Amino acid sequence: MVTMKDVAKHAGVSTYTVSNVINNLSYIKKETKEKVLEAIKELNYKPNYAGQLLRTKDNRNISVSLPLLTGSRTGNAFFNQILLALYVELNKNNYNLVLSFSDNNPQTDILNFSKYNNNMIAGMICTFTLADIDFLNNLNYPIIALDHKPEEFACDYISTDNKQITQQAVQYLITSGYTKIGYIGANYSSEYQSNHFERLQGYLDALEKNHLPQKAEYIHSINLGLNDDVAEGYRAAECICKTGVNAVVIDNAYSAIGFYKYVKKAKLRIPEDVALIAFDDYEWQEISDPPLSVIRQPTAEIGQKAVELLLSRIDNPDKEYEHIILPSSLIIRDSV
Amino acid sequence: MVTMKDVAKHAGVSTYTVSNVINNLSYIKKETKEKVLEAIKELNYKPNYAGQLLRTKDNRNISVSLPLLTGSRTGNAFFNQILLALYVELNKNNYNLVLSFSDNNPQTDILNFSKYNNNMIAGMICTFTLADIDFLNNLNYPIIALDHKPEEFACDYISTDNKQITQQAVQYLITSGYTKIGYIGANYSSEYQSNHFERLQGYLDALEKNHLPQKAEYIHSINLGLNDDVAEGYRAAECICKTGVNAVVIDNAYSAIGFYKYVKKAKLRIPEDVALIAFDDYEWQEISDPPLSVIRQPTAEIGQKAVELLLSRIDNPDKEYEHIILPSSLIIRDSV
DNA sequence: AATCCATATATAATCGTTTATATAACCCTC
DNA sequence: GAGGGTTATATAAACGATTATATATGGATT
Repeated sequence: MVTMKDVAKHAGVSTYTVSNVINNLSYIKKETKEKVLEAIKELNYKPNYAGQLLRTKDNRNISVSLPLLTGSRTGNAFFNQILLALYVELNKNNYNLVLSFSDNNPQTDILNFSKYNNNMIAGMICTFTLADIDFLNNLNYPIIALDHKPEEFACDYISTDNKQITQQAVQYLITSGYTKIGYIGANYSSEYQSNHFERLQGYLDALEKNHLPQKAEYIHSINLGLNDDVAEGYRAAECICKTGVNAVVIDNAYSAIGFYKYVKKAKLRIPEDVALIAFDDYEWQEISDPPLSVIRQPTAEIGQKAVELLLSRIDNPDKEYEHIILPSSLIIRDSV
Repeated sequence: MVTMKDVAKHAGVSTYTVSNVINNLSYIKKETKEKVLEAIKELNYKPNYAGQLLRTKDNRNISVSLPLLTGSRTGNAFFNQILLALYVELNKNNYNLVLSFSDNNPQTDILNFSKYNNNMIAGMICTFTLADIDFLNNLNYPIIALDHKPEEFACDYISTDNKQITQQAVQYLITSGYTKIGYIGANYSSEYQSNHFERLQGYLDALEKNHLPQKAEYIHSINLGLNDDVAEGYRAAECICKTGVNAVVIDNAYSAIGFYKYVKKAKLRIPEDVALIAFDDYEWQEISDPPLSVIRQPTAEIGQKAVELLLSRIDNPDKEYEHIILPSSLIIRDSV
């Protein structure tokens, strides 16, 4: 390995000079500079990251931990969009993105958190599912929670208006004349997923506000993000369609694919027999049969704000925690 | 910051002892070990990554650079699947995944390559588009090329049987009675994308083998992965459907979405008016109208083998370059 | 009791940078 | 030609770990 010392010797100067040439610091005589640059080229010198980091402590690694491929063979595009936004914003600020996959299993989170608990990263952005406060408080980097609100652990978080937009979607169905409205959502016994819990609340609130009965059989909970969300959607459709619902809100677009598959098999029609609105917005929804109505969350903004939160936290570790809630929007197509 | 020295002092031992306790090396007396562990806990000591890396040189960072979100607002699920496979395999081998996004722009590649050219990573896996050999040869980490074969730069690469599977798809169409077969594919003037070039060759070969004429107007090239692949597919459909083709192979599933959109607008029927086979295999294709026939590439295996290639290259830098070609498969649904 | 050996720990060098401090060389001024 | 101020560079001390080498201790052997 070629070191700065080698470059210095080859150029007949000290490492001080080499370092200053590389980092463009103090004024170095033009000819000295040229000698150094030539030595660097000749020896194909590359700086040593570990040496630099040890000395400067300028850590520019951020870990991102997302459930990017849970529940679907081809990945969760919602989180892919967020990942892009995170990357763009981190890159803009000269940070590297160290990626981890989470899978809604707290054990995995423990491994992911521990893996980087050695001053390798300057902070983490994640959708965490873990509630062990002692463990979390012993980590030596700041954490930004994304997509849902961690109940007990104090940290910055960014999320969307899950409750309100679900209420709005149900209200749209009611206004359109549907009265027997079902809901298919993640098993909210999982205390780590406040977003899914809030969606259910939005559904219930809308019914209540419109004096519609809340029927237990109209609500079907699925194991979201654990096995196969499409298959879960199929099974859920099978159950819920037999209860006589004429409209359904689904917490997740992959399960909506399963719903479509069941509907096709059962020779039901969307929206004539059952109307449908799902969370998250992808291109294929325009060519599904019929095109699917969805709730779009502002993924680009989520990613951007998450990075902003983290960088400002790194900059000022003791400032008060921030909670950002971004608005989603309802996109109506032919499934309603 | 709490250092090993602090721990040593607090426990009344030397850093040698602390280091050995942490790394479970030489035998340390039980009580000494306990003292050290307690000091670590009490001071909440975390090892310093830079110090460790500088001393041990055991670099466990691998950079992955993929066009994860090019050409589609919601991401390219093909590469997401590969990303998962890469992560799983890297994780299994105790490597961290440092992520970069490429975008089919050589300038972006130069930035991505340079960013890590400071001994921060032990190697890179990427779908590169760059042909500057001098630049590439000056990087100080090994590169595994994924998805296509770099023409001039000598390195390991892994890809799929693009030519053969495309030929097979066209053969299927011919055998099914289609004779006027079109092809929509990436603008293969881009010399960096051998995979797209090979697909076109497979298409042409199949025609030739069956003594069918190769008509220029049956071939439509699109700017894949640069702007909006769906919109490109729509425009391509518009053109190619007017030439009288009765079947089309599309080099990419997102453009197939655009194709469907055009077909719907033009009130054409698939497959009665035009049959369709596209590359890459996603869940939504089962509920598109009609379900889409596709070519499935073995993404999990691609990712796994890519990591294998890289780790064995790191292990043995001077071994001969390997080229792996994996077989794809044809999945026939109702669009044919 | 001297020697040897094994065990348990300490000392100090090292990894490759950056940077505080020192110094050498030059020019200016009186 | 001594003192003072620049300018350009060198020296050496960090940063926080690992580890080759040294040393102290205690028991076994002679």
